[in-house]
Amino acid sequence: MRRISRNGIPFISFFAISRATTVRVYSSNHSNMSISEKGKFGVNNNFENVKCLDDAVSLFHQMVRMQPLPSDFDFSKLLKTILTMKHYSAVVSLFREMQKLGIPINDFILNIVINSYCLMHHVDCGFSVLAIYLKKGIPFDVVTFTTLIRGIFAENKVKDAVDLFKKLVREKICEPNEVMYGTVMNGLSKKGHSEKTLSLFWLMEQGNIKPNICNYNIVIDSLCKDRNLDAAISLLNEMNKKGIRPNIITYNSLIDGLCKFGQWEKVRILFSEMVNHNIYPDMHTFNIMIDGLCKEGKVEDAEEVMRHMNEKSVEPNIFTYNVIMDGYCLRGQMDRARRIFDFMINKCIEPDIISYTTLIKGYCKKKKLDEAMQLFHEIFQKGSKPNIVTYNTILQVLFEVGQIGSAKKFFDEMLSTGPVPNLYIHCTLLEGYFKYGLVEEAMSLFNELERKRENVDIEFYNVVINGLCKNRKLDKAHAIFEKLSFIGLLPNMRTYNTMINGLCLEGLLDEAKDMLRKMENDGCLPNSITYNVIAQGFLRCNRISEMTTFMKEMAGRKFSFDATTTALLVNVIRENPSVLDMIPELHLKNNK
DNA sequence: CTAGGGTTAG
Repeated sequence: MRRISRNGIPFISFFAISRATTVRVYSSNHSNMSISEKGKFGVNNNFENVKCLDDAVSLFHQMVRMQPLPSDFDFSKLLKTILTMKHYSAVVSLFREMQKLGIPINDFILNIVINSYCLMHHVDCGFSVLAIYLKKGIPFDVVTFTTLIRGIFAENKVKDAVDLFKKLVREKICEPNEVMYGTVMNGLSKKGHSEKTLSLFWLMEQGNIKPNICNYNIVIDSLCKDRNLDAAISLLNEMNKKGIRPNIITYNSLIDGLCKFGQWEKVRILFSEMVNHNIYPDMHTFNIMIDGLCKEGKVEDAEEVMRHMNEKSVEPNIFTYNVIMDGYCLRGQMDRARRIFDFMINKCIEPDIISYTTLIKGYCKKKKLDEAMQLFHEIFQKGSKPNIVTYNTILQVLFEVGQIGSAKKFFDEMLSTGPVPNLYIHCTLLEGYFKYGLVEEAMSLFNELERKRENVDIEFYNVVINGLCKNRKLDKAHAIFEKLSFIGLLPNMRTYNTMINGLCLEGLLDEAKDMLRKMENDGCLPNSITYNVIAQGFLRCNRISEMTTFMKEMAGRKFSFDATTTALLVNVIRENPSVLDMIPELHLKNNK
């Protein structure tokens, strides 16, 4: 440590010293190392040696034994390394050890600990760390709260996350910055609340904190996922005008949106535009385009793009092959899919669990359960293991073909030997039970999951609400709907549409219309499905004159009857032709 | 060159 003061450098990281010490041990003639030599053994070089958790833990134990103790700076850097390696519980236990040993801690370390808890989906434990800030007199900051908000979103508690954000702003507990806005926007967007994402973006624009490239990328991606491509492109133009240069992520999001909605001409334009801006397509870009082509059934074109990648010296990766395989599976060309499968093996790319799951999904789609199960067993033979998606794929098809017994057996098998069940698996089970009228089994599973405080989200509740409505248990469905805000969940479009459909099925049209107003008030703009569901309700109840009034509102919103509503209307007219006279608009259309 | 955010597969 004397060395530090001699160099006149007030602070040298522990790691620089520890490496220098090591060198001295191995060759005594290096005892008078120069500053430049020491520089070679700086922090980064030392961190290259920490390859796994064991390395990190033994370094930690070396550190705690040192005299004098390395700084809190060094400890935070080590904990961050362990966090990056995704050993979250190790971060927590090493932190506890530090506390026990009375090692000084700082705000950085506490934020890393909170993030570890959040990434383990234990945001409640993250909140309990706040007590340590108070005890040590360390002030909370925007990073602390941003991390917690992200943790709340990770547990799907959208309402809780938004409420905390609002509270922080309203009570001026902390001034949100770009990252905090970005975190809330992204959380909202990923849980399907693109309207709210956009309004937060506008709110940000009006305030003091101006959106940066990340904020633009989040809202552009959100708009693209919500098929609002024109708005996304106009934001691209707007950011260009404001001097915020779009990057490869911006273009990838836009290209993904355009591909998914088949706007290939615009993809071409954007592609040349990005190259003009000296932003070049990367592997993501090509995979996004290949995926888009495959989903549209243009697998041959996708393969052409893959060959083009090679020319641009972007090597196709396993993702590329998996996506093309999925393309053939979607077209039901299982033999071609198997070609691709063998082709990638020839290219020395070992199929992964996603490759297998993709093929299994392809066979399930064609109801070829024998082939699917054969591949399922092959996974074990190859020394690999099916993941939760693989199990979910097979479970879905067993319910689909009505093999309820096999489905239950398969699920039990998974419980004993497979991965830990997740939300998707539980949704599949509940959907399956409800589909076959097994309401009691569904509800006992639902109650068990609620009791165990299992991680749930709004889509999970949508399945339950929908199942109850379809099984004519509207009261129970409504009670659960009312409960959502207490669980910290925000109803989304599907939730409202499901409830409205449930009300219509019971002939409660006025209540359905009330719910329509409620969703508007809650900032969830009704879509075409909402209006069609209500229109179908009126038709089923033969309340034609009310329907015509409703149709006017619907037309004002630029929504029209979809195929289901039209078919229902045709049936009603067939049974009672006088209905036709009550709908003048329709008459005009038919005459044309 | 210590902590928090953005793009592809159910």
